[in-house]
Amino acid sequence: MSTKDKIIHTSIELFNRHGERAITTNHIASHMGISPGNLYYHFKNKEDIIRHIFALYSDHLHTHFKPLTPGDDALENLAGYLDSLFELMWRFQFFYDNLGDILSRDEELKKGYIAFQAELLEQVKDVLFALREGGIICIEDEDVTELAHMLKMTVSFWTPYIKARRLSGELARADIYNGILKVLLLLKAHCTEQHLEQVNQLRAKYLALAETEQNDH
Amino acid sequence: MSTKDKIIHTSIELFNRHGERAITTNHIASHMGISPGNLYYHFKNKEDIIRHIFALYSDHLHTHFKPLTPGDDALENLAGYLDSLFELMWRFQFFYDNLGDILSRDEELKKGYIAFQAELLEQVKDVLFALREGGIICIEDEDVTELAHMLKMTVSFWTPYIKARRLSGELARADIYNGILKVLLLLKAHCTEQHLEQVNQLRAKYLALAETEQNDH
DNA sequence: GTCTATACAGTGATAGAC
DNA sequence: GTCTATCACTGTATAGAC
Repeated sequence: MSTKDKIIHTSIELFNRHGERAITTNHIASHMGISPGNLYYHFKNKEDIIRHIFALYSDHLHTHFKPLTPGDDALENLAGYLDSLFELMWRFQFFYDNLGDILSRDEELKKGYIAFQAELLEQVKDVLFALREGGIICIEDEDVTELAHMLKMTVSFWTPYIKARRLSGELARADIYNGILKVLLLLKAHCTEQHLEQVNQLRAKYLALAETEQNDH
Repeated sequence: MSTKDKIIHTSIELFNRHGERAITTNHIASHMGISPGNLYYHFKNKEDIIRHIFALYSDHLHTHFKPLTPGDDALENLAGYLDSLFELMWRFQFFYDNLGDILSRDEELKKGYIAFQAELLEQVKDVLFALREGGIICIEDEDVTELAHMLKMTVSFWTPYIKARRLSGELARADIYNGILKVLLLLKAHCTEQHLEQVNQLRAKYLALAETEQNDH
C-alpha cells in the first residue's frame, strides 16, 4: 500500500477512535512512524485528507446503494442495503461525530456533501416506492419524504448518539447492529400485514448478530 | 443582568451560530466588549462556561418535562411536551452540533450527561406508557425502549442534520417545527385509529407554524 | 519520497495595575 | 470587577537537506 493510502487509512482509524478534532496531522504521522513533513508531501493539509476520505464514503454508497431496477426483488435488495449501511456506519463513524465542524471548515466539501445527500435522499425515496410497489410497506405519497429523512438521519447519527452515552468512546459491532434495528423499526411501522413476518425475520437476524457480538466481548 | 449571566448567554448565542469549536473565549469577550481577563475572572475556563450552559439545559428539561401524574390528560400533556422540546432544540442547538467533542474534553460533564440521559430515557418511556394507557398509541412493551431511543435521538440530532445540508449554517424556527413533525411522525406510526385524528390535528398545527415562519422570511 | 528544523498563527490562560 | 499586557503551548504548514 502506498504511503498516501496508508495515511488515509490511518486517519480513518484514528479519527474513528479518538474523534477528528483530537487527532492532529502530527498524531497521524507519528502513529505511522513517518515525519509530519512527509505527510504534507502527500496531502496539502488536513482538509485534503478528509476530502479523500469523503470520496471513499461516497464511492461506497455509489457502489453498494444502486437504485432498484423494476424486475428486482425489493425485499432481497433491502437486505443487501442494510448490510452495506452497516459497513458505512462502521467505517465512517468519525464523519458524523464531527459533521458540523468538518463541513464548516471546508466550503467545497460542504457543497459536495449537500449535493450528494440530495441525490441520496432521492435514492432512498426510490427504494421506499419500490418497497411499496412490492407490497412490503404501505405509505402515503406525502409521508415518503419525511420517512426518507428519518432513515437518513438515523443512519447518520446513530453512532454519535451511542458514543455520547459511553464513558469509553469505543463502539462495538453490536452497536451498529442496533442501529440497523432502528432502521428496521422505522420501516416496520409502515409494514403491511402480509410481509410483517419477513421484516420480522430480518429483525431477528440483526438481533441475533447483536447478541452474538455482545457475548464475544 | 450580571456579567456572568451575559457571558453565558453570549456564549450560547455565538456557539449556536458559529459552532462551539469556532468560538474562542476571546471571541466571546470581544463580542461583549469586555476583556479576556474579565471573562476569566468569572469563569475558570471554557469548559466551565459550557458546564453552566448544561445546567440550564437540564434545568429546562426538569422544569418542563415532568412525568405525568395518573389523572392527567395524556394528549394535552403531549402537546405541552412538544412545545418545550421546541424551546430546547432551538436554544441548545450547539450542544448537539458538537456533542462528541464537548463531552470528550470534560469527563465530569460527560458523567453528568450520561446520568441525565438515562433518567430522561425513563421519563420518555413513562410518557409512552401513559399515552398507551390513554389509548392514544398502541405499542408492545418490548418496542417501547426502542421507540424512546428513536425519539431522543431525533430531538438531539435533528438540528445538526438540517445544518449539515445548508450552506449558511443559520437555522430558522420553521426548521425546528419540522423537527417536531418528525417526532409526531414517530408517534403517529403507533397511533390507534380512534386518536389518529387528534394526532393529525397536532401535526396540522406544527405544519401551519412551519409554513407561517417560512413566509415571514 | 522522506527527514529535520522551524516559522507562524492562534488559543487558553495568568499577573498585576487600576 | 475590569483592564492591559503578556506567556506558554499546540497545531498547521513550509523550507531545505538528504
